Amino acid sequence: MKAYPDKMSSEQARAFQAAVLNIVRQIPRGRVTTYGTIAAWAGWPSHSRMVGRTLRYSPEAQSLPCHRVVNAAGRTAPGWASQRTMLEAEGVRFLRNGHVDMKHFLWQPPLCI
DNA sequence: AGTTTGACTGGAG
DNA sequence: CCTCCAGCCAAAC
Repeated sequence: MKAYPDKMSSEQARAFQAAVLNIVRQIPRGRVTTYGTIAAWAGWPSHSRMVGRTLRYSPEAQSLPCHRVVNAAGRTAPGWASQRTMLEAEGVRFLRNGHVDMKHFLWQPPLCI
């Protein structure tokens, strides 16, 4: 019995990345979710940074609505100015501090599939 | 094999 | 509200 998760094998990493992409695919238009939420749903709660890497570097991510992923504070990705424009175009509103209004637009995947 | 690098996070100041 | 920091962890050096 393992008290805590082992480090990811390369096979687990592939599965994780596939899971991340599938979750991103399900984010509804006009809503956002966070890196940490996606990591947890993919089964590796401490791997939020890997979610970011997957979306940034995985070729498949390009055809997904990855602009709907923001950090836990509602901040958009560094160096991706058009992310905010794309979100606003589908109705997501931002607060005066430049963060997404998470209270109204955060989406959480369903508990049971 | 050791170090650095992030599309991260939560907490402290 | 902001910046800084420690902890995080696979990947790239």
